[in-house]
Amino acid sequence: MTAPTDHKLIYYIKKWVKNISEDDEKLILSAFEPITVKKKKDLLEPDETCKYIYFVIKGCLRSYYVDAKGIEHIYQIRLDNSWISDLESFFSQRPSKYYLETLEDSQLLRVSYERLEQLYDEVPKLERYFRILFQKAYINALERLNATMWESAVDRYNDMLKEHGDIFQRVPLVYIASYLGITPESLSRIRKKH
Amino acid sequence: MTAPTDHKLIYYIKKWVKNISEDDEKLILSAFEPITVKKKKDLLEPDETCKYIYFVIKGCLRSYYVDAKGIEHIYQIRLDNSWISDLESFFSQRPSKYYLETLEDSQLLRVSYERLEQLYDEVPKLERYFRILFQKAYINALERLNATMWESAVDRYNDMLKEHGDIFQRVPLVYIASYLGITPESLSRIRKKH
DNA sequence: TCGCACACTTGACCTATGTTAAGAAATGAA
DNA sequence: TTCATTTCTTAACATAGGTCAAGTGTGCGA
Repeated sequence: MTAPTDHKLIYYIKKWVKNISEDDEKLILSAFEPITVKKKKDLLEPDETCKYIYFVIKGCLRSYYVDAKGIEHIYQIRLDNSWISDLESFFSQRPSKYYLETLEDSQLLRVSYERLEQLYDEVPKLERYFRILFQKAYINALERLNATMWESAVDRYNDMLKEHGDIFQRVPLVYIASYLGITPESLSRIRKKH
Repeated sequence: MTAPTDHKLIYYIKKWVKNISEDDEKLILSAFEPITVKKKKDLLEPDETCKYIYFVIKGCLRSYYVDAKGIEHIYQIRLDNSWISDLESFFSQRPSKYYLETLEDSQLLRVSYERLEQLYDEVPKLERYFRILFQKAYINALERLNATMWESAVDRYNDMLKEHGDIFQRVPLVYIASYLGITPESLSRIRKKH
C-alpha cells in the first residue's frame, strides 16, 4: 500500500473535503479492506443483505435486477474511481433486489455498514464527504431521469458517448442498451445511422 | 412559534438523527427563516442562482424547466413536510435551469447556502441528517428512473396513486402527467380505463 | 485450431404513447 | 349569475422503439 496521502481513495475524498488530518486519513484507510475480484463474479445477489459499500480502484462493475419475465435491467455501470453498492439494502440493512457483478477483474476497497457508521462518528469529515457524494449522485440521477423521460434514445446515446465514452471501450453493448433504457436491437439501429 | 421540540422541522430531523441537544435545536431553528408565499409565485427562475433550500411546512410546490419547444417538464412536486430546492444550482452556487413555483399558498422555512455551510460546522448532527436525506432522495430517484425506463405509463400511474394519492387531490392532472413523463392526453386515456 | 458461446446486426411487423385539433366541464373573477 | 379561462377529455392519425426471428461475426477454452 502507498503512503496514505498518495492513496487514490484519499485523493478523491480530498477533492471535495478540505483539511483532512493525517490521523483521519489513517483511520479511513484502516477501515477499508482491499479486495480483488475476478471478472463475472457476484458481490451481491437478490435476497442477500448488502453488507458493503465499494470503492472501485480499478475495474468495472454493474448493478442490475431481473424482472418477472427474466429480463435484466441495468441501473448502474461503474469504472475506476467511483463508488458502487445497493444503497437501498445497505442503509436499511434489509434484503436486496439487485445483483452486483464485476465485468472485469477488479481491485476494490470495501467498508461494512457497521464500520462506516462508527467511522462517521470518528471522522465527521468523512460524513461530509458522503453527504456531498450523495448530493451529487442525487442530482445525476435526476438528470438521467429527465433525459429518459424527455429525450430520444438517439440523444441519450450521444450524450453517453460524449460523457462516458470510455464505457463503450470496456462494456458490451447489450449492457449499455439496458443502461440507456432501450433494447440491444434499438441501440444497434441507432449506431448504424452513426 | 411553538417550543423548539414541538417544531415540525425538528420533529422530522429527529426521525432520522437521534440525540439532538436543545442547543442544537435552537441553533437550527434560528438559522431557518419562516416565509409565507402566495399561490403561483416563483421562488426561482432560470438564470438565477438558487440561494435557498426550502422546507415545506404547509403548501405545495413544483420545480420544472421549459425546453426549446416551450414545453414545461416537471421533475418535482412537493407537499407538506418535505424539502425542495434546485440542488444543482444551490450547491454549485451557479445559475439554475429551473423554475421553482408554489401551486398553493405556502408556509416555508428557508436557509441560505452560506448559513447552511456554517451550520454544518456548528451542528454536525444536521450534516448527518442531510447525508441521510440525500441518500434517500438518491435511492428514490433511482427507483423513479427504473419505473420510467421499464414500467408502462399505466403502472406508473397506479404506483403514484397508491404512494402519493394526496397529490391527486391538490395538483392539476397536467402537472401530474408531466411528472409521470407522459402527455395529459395519455393520462386522461389511462384514467378512463380506471 | 476447432467449435461453440457470446456479441452484435438486420428485417418485418406491432404497440404504446405522442401529436394535433376540437370541444366539454369546471373554476373563479366581475 | 355570467363569461372567460383553465382543466380535462376524446378521436384520428403518426411514430419511436419494442418484439420476434433469423442471421453473421468473433474470441476463448478444450
